[in-house]
Amino acid sequence: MKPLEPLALPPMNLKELADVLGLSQTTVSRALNGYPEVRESTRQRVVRTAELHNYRPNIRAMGLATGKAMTIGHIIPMYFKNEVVNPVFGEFIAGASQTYQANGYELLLTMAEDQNEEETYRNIVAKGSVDGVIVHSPRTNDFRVALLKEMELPFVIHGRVNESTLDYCWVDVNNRHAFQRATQLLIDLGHQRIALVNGPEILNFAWLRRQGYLEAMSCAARVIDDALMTSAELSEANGYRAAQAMLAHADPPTAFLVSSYVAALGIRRAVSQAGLVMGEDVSVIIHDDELSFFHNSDAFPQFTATQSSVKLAGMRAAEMLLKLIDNPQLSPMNELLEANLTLGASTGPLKQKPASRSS
Amino acid sequence: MKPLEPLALPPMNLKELADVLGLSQTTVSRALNGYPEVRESTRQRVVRTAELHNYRPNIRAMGLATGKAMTIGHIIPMYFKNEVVNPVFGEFIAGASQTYQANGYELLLTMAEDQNEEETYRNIVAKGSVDGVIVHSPRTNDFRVALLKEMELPFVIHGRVNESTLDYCWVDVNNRHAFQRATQLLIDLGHQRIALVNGPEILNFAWLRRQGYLEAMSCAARVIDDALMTSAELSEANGYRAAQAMLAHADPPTAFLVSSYVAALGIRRAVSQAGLVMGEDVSVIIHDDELSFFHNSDAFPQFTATQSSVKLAGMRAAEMLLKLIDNPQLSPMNELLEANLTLGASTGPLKQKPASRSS
DNA sequence: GTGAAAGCGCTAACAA
DNA sequence: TTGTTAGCGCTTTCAC
Repeated sequence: MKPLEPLALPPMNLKELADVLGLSQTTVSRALNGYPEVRESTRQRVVRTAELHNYRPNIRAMGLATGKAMTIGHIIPMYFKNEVVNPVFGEFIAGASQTYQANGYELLLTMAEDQNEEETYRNIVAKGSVDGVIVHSPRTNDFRVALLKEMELPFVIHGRVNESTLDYCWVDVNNRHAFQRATQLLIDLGHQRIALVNGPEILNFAWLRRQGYLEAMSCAARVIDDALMTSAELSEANGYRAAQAMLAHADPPTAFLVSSYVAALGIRRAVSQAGLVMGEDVSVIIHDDELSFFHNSDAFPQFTATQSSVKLAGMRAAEMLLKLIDNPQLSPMNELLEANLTLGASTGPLKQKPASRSS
Repeated sequence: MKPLEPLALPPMNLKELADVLGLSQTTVSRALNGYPEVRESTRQRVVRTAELHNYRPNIRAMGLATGKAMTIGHIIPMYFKNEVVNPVFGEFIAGASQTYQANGYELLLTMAEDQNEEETYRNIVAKGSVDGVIVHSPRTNDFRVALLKEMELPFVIHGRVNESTLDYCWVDVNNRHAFQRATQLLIDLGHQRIALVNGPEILNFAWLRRQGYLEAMSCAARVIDDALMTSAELSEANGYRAAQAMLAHADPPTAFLVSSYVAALGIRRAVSQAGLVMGEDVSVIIHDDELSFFHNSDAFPQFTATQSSVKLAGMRAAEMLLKLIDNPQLSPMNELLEANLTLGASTGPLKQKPASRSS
């Protein structure tokens, strides 16, 4: 019945460990925490014994004694009761978690409904269970910036509340540049008419992606045609509808810039329905943040797996926050990460115009 | 600059609150925790003042004093370093979180890499930072069951390690019954040849889904044809390939039972490429656990939004765990939840055979 | 019905 | 270099 021998002894606390060693708690604590005033031989002995007994300090007690919680809060907004959790969070948190573990921090997860979002934040600081928080899903001019500053709780935002303010910490993916680069790539491939299938541009990230697209297009003196830009929720159906309408245009696009994988699937449907071949008649570039959620994305064979930019953003945001906690009067830090782009079904220069259009 | 008036006073601790009230910490604590030996008028006064000052007990100190952490751990396995976080976790955790909040518990999230999974569990109990854990992604005969029992840490598994053992707590979606029901529905609609596009059947959930399918098929004396069953990673491409092969069969299926939304998109592509019409020539039923991840699923208009079974599972698992923590010698509890099914592109009885097959 | 005091597991002055 | 002591914010005997 007991498959595992108790080679792992029952958990032990500092006092017991000190007793075993015949030392005081203080010395043991100092040895374990790398204080300089401990004799090296003592330290060795302490560390070895601690390992032997699998001693792990109780983080809560440590927190009580030091005034630090050694815990970071991630507060995820749930705007609609039945709304689904955005998979981006998982990815971001996986990255952040790595950083915390490496630094002895724990991760406290809280879901906040919008009716009582402010209260959630106030609670979390009143309870004193975290040293800082990561703010997810920023809105334009988000009230949480002022709230957190007032409460003097260190925080880092994943994203930005607008493009100009820099008086708080954030980590973001450079959506503008990503789409500027992607558009440029399509231009270099010889495309004249490039379509943009974007997410809702009320959201900061989508708006910035559009700016990048426009920048490259106007820089290369390409015609900017409203009929070739859509902004809507990123679903398969919306991708399909958008592409279908665009391909029916008198002067249809030869390339699509897409903000999500599912939308790209819809585009592909419209393309083949129009009798065109992806990779020959039409190019598609997909922003990778979403693509990486699909384990197996061989629907677009040219996909090359890279570490998700979102996960990286999580790591960087965590590092930034820990730095800020160590040194609260630091001036605001910001970081703009380059995104990974996926070239879906397009490897070389293409014919300028669709080959044919049957049915 | 300061948009919020300090109607919320700075956080206060028990001692300060007691001083303000002119009472001892003991009495205040008792009043707040609903102990009977406090005069009702005193309690009223205490509660009101606490509210006024937005007093929140420090959970860590409370934990130290009571020996309980008031925290539940969720440990998410990361089998491959660069693997993407399964969106199911987010959904499940959102449900669990609701339960925790309602009961004064906090949620500690830990990512565990497979090389040091056992150590992660041992650490978490040695640190004493949780009162119990939820185990995610169970494998067949998962070693964690024995490990957690040995460490005497209360736990609930999301899923099962096999179908017979009942000597531990779990909450699962009834995958077998879901697919049995779905198959039956298709049979009732008059279908003779029903295809199954399943996930990898080494995973417990997929294996059970297949059992449900087989049950209904053999019960209705339908032919069980290996050519009409696939088991592979649930991607768009795999769905496409599977459906394409099946539709090229001499006696093709008129209905598909699909384990995921993206795979269903692939099936749809194959169907229309074969010149068939979904909802007329072919029916599709999708298991909803995955479907719910897509905010906008109008690719299949008959989709009706329901609360995700996964989220519900999270709530139930959390409730179960809290109960177990309160009463550790309770005999193992189990719960099998009914899944929501989505009827995609099929509303009524269909023609028995595909109408035509062009190109 | 209320309070004083000890203690949860740890750290950090201050002494030695 | 090591130990003594007090205290982090709370609960909980045990007295009153």
